[in-house]
Amino acid sequence: MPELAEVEYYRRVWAESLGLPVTGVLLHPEARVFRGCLQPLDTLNRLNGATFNQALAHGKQLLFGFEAAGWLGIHLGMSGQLRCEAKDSVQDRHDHLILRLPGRSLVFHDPRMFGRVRFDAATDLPDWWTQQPPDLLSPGFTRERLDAFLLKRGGTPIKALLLDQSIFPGIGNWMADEILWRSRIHPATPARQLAASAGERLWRTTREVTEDALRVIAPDWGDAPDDWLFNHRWKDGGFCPRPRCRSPLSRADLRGRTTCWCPKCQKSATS
DNA sequence: CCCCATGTTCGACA
DNA sequence: GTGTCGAACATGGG
Repeated sequence: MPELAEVEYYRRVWAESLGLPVTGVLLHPEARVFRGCLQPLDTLNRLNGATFNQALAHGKQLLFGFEAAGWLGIHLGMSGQLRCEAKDSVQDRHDHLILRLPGRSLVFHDPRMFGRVRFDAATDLPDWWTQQPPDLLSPGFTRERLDAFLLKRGGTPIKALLLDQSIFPGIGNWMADEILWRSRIHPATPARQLAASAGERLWRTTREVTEDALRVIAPDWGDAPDDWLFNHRWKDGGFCPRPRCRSPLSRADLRGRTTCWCPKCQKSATS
């Protein structure tokens, strides 16, 4: 489920418990979500007694800090959720990690297990965290950076590039379609075509959609307004929400992901 | 039974 | 080496 705004929502769910000590750690050590995390069972026990003192999000990545014990990195994959449950909540089959804190439990739940948990027993921020690409709303996400990327990957459809986390951290399938719809760019347009004509529009709209998504979804998982593509893109028979358009929307598989667009508003490419 | 799912990674190929 | 693309991962819901 989660793209950057949903990830930020989940960050806030756990952040409500900042300042509290960990009193217990439960996990399913055999779960696939621990792939790449060395010795999870042993090292995660360091969290016992440590104060939960940091809750960070960057794109789709989450990082939670525990004073003097280390850092817990979480990626939610396709179906991951962070929950705050009762202090004695029973561990479900898909609750791969549970932190007991005074009066509550923080739960990482992920049925499909495309998500991932890792633990770094260090004081400094982990390298994989500090080396992430610039946030979409930060000064580092520049037109120059975007244009260079569009040219380097010039043969790839722009829809596929918007899902590339090395330059668009936090963008996922629905945000990519929303950005292209708003900027009137056809999802199959080869990137090199945009660098010349629509780079500025794409750059600006990317940041607008990011701001809007965070404003609407992050505080309490609010519903998207009906004038976004979001509410019309999932089901068959949807119509373009643009006031003077209202054309039937198209949907097709593009590079393995369902893509929705308005054939009347988004015409920058054939097909 | 079928098909679909807001993600990432790996290997094949040109 | 580089860029591109399909398949695989695992589970649940309609």
